[in-house]
Amino acid sequence: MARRRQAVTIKHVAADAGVSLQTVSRVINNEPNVRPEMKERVQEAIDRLGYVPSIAAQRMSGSRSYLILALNDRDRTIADWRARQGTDWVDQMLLGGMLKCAEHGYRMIFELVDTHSDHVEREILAAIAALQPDGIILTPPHSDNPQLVRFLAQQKIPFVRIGSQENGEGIPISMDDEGSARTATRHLISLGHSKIGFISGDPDYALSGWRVDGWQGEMAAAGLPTDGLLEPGDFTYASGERAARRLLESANPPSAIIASNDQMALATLEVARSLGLEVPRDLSVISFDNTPLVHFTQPPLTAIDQPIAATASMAVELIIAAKKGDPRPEALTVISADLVERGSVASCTAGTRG
Amino acid sequence: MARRRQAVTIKHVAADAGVSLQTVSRVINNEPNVRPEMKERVQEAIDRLGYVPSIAAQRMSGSRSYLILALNDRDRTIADWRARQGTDWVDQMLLGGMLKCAEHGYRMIFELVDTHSDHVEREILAAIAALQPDGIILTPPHSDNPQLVRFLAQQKIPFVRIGSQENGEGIPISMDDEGSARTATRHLISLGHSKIGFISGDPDYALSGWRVDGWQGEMAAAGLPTDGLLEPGDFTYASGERAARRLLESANPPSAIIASNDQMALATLEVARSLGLEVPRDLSVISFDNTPLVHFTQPPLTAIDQPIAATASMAVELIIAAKKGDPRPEALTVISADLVERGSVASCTAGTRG
DNA sequence: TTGAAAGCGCTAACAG
DNA sequence: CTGTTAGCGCTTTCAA
Repeated sequence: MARRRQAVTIKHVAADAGVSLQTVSRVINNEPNVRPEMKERVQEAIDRLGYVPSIAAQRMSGSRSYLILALNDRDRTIADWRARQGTDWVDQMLLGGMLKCAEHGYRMIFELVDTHSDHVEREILAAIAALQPDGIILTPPHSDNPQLVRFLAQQKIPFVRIGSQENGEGIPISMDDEGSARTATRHLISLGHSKIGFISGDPDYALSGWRVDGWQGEMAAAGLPTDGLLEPGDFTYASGERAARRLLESANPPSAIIASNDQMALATLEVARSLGLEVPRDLSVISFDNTPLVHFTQPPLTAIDQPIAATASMAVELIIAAKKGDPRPEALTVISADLVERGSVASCTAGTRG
Repeated sequence: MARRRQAVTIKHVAADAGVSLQTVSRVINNEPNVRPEMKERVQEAIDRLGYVPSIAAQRMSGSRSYLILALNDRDRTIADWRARQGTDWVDQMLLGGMLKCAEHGYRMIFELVDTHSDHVEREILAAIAALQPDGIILTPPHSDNPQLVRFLAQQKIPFVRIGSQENGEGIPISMDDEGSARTATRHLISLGHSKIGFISGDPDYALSGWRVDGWQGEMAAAGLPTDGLLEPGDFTYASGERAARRLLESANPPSAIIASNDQMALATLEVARSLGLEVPRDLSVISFDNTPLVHFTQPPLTAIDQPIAATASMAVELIIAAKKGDPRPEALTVISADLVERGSVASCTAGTRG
């Protein structure tokens, strides 16, 4: 292949406008100390020639690459893609992150990384060296991988940790998992439910714990017991099935179950059906995440929406702000989540069962 | 922000190995004319220092950017993302394209473009100027946008047109839409169906026509009429609903319907239910694409799988090959698609219906 | 407020 | 086979 050169470079613009390269550079980067008339003249030349700066060249000399790296867990992401069950985490990240990047002239690059591997650092170092990104977005479970977080801090690249509350390096953003769990629990309590079961998520994800905390906190606040109502899961359908079965086959089964993600809620629906329970008449179910499948279940699932797009968008904003030298937010950034009501919740008709 | 320099550059490696920059460069790029022992010595230094070339610098001097641009339709993609119905086209593109890129040290960058806009060229030129990608992947409906295709050809960048059969510039890859439609039709005919309705897709997409062709061809081959059995759709649920209703409420309704995508098949299922028809007993349905929702319908949909991941993977390979100077494939590259049997098809029990 | 010079990290072209 | 030289397009000094 022929050596491809930039069609129109800063030189062409400078020549066309009759100014120096620097002046053009200043206009591109919106720097001060350019007379309005100069600026206008240059801008005209830029438009006329259709000039767009090469990010490679910008990166070579300057401090910005206009690239933001989004790191996701390799195994889980690939497994989700292959399963074709509609998990849309990546899509929502793109929706929020990519579009926000575009607004600012940045691009988002996706990268998959093994969080458990002992050479995480090498993998990431390679990506950093190759791309020289202006910032990095960490998603769960990377966000809480201490090795990784420590390593990134050393690299002095701004990074956001999505789904993280821990103090320490990097900018944490949380999707208010605890608050959402409280919302879901309160919703059920207000409908008369008092035995509310909870299926937790993968303990690798810090947010799993926060969701449990929210449920427990709200139950406690209402003076309701939680003994025997918490079952561990790991976000898989199979784990949800096991957990739901234990909950529903116990001597004192709950009238409502909150599942920490949609797959486990789907499993709960299935177990309920197999036990002859009708949802929501005999059992109310609330799920977390609000992924596509909630539309297709029988009945459609009432769910806590996980505001991934809004969070990714905010992550990009925080990185760009950090890059500009703005101070990082004093407080934890929390993106609130809504409860989306569908058909899987009803009032508790106490005494109807067992 | 401080000016960030590469931590370890080719210079460090050269010094460490006691050779010239050029030799290191040759080793990195796997070029000939390096003695094995030299190569080994350099490789050791690279490993020891954890050196990774900066793609920005590689792009600046060389002819490669190690970036491949994947262009998708802006409106439809964003609409799909927002709808959160589980359309996983983008995910499958990433699964196939991104992973294949990674194998070769390339990265894939996603970009959304308005195909109908009159400044498509400007948008794309901007992306090309900024990124200097080594290749571009066009997806429908961009693949058949003549303005765009002509423009890209002028840029002398290798580009693949997914879902395209037309001759002309660029490397076309087809997912065998006509063949798949034939497969689906043949499957139904073999089960005794003779009145097989077809709901076509958005005419903006060339593949819509090929799917119709396949159905018509196979029907003709079997000596079956198609009058009144073709209804136009545009890939939306609403259009599928209209089309299914017309088909099923006609005086001489089909015993089977092939819908050109899953959304329209879903609509068909709904219309059938509203008409008191049971699927598959009273009506067989085959859908196209095999997106996530096929798992969740009642019954699960038998569908033609659209091999997006395999196609994206192949697209990347073809671009990298073209970049290396390999001749482009003489024949059209066709990725074959499979029929995935689920629960929406049964033998035709002729005469069962009115 | 503007311009000239230097160099980012790497490869192409050529010389040895 | 290996090394030297000259940039790629841009921003950062620094000087005017």
